[in-house]
Amino acid sequence: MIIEFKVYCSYPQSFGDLFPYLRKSHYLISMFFHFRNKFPRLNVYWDKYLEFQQRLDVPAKTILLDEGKISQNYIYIEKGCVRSYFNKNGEDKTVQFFFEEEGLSSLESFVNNLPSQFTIETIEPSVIYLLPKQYVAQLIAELSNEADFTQMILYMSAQRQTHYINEFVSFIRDTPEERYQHLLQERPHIVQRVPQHYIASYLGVSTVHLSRIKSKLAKGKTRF
Amino acid sequence: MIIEFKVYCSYPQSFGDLFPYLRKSHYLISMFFHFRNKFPRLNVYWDKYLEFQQRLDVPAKTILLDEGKISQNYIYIEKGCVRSYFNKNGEDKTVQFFFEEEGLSSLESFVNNLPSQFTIETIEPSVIYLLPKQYVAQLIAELSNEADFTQMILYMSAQRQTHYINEFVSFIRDTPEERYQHLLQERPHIVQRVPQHYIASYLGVSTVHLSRIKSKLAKGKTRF
DNA sequence: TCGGGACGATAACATATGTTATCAACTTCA
DNA sequence: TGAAGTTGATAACATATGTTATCGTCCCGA
Repeated sequence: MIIEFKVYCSYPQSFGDLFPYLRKSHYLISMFFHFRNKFPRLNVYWDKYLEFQQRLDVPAKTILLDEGKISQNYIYIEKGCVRSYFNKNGEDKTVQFFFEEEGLSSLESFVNNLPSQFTIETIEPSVIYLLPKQYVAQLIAELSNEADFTQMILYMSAQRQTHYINEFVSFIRDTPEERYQHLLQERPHIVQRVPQHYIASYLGVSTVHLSRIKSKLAKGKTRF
Repeated sequence: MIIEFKVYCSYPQSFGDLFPYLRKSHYLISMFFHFRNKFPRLNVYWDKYLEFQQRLDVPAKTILLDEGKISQNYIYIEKGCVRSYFNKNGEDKTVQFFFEEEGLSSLESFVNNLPSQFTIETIEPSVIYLLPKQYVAQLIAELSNEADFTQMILYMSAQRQTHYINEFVSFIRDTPEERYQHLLQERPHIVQRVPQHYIASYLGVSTVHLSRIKSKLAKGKTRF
């Protein structure tokens, strides 16, 4: 088993060639960082690789990765927030938001050297760390010696899969108004920190309609 | 690493208690079956456990698992097709379709002994195999001795995660008409075999509107 | 500090989609 | 074979949502 992962130690140009079974499991790498605070043991590795990371102190609306380009770095957010989006018919469609202590990359692009489907851009002025690909490979090789390695992977991938299933089911089940209310209840920090027009496209509605939804909910509340 | 998985050999009543890191990775079990044809090596195990399986020859609209009840069996489809759905305000909302040589369970329910969020029901007359929980646990324990075990898990979970991300993004990006056309192009067998009103709720529209979409597309085609 | 851009509310109108009802074709089953 | 259920098309109307335009506020950089 461990031998399988030792292969990753050779610091490849293209990760894809080294993941014979994993060409599509791009999200794997993301998860170590994304959940690192849930597995404090990982912090040792994080600290060790700190010297290889580039620290960026960037303003809002800084593009960290352009749609169509190939991801070269893993991105970790120390301060601020970030969104991923794509362009459809000249219009931004926001897919996801990321905040402090979360990590991300355009994962298929990162692992397989493919053009990214998404643009990654800061929303607020942010402090970002970039870890180049080859060090990520090295980190994974080291992590594979951790006894809990496989269980961590499973736990993390399960978390993410549950998340995406719920997002998907919500579109079948709920009206835009209901989706907005769920967002308010379950992830209020998004509504508080993210400009409304990004939230609109994330909910799948126009900015005008989200404004209407808010207005309607406000009227409901002021009844007594 | 392998020691971690040996734990699973004790044939528990509740899987949840035995997956300390995996309470939410219910989908794990599903994947062995779902992708078994992509990993022919698994067929040995499948055959070995055949004697513990219950064969059902059932008509259409047979409920295999009721929303709100706890899943006791892994479900494998030899012939026919099946959908999973939930009820919202008295109305069925179809989430997913399954066909020959695919396996499923209401996964959170199955692993953690929780009430299922979804009902599972045959669409066509079908031949179904049910494998009770305790044998699934046993099977997983055996599989953990396979060298490719971890890589299989990763490959499979990546497949499923990619699928759900694409479903989710499609709702942000595409109109119902575009989603129907994608279905026609990418999974035409669904459109061919599944009654239209199930497809409508899967696409997130009313039956009437799906009918309109089809009619509009038909008119477009007959132009010359 | 001034001016432009980003953000958000709102109105008016257009289009998309839902709801209800009706009808026809086709199954299924007693 | 006949009756009842299932499936799907269509019409008429209601509601939801998109589009375009206008306005006001706020923020930030020259």
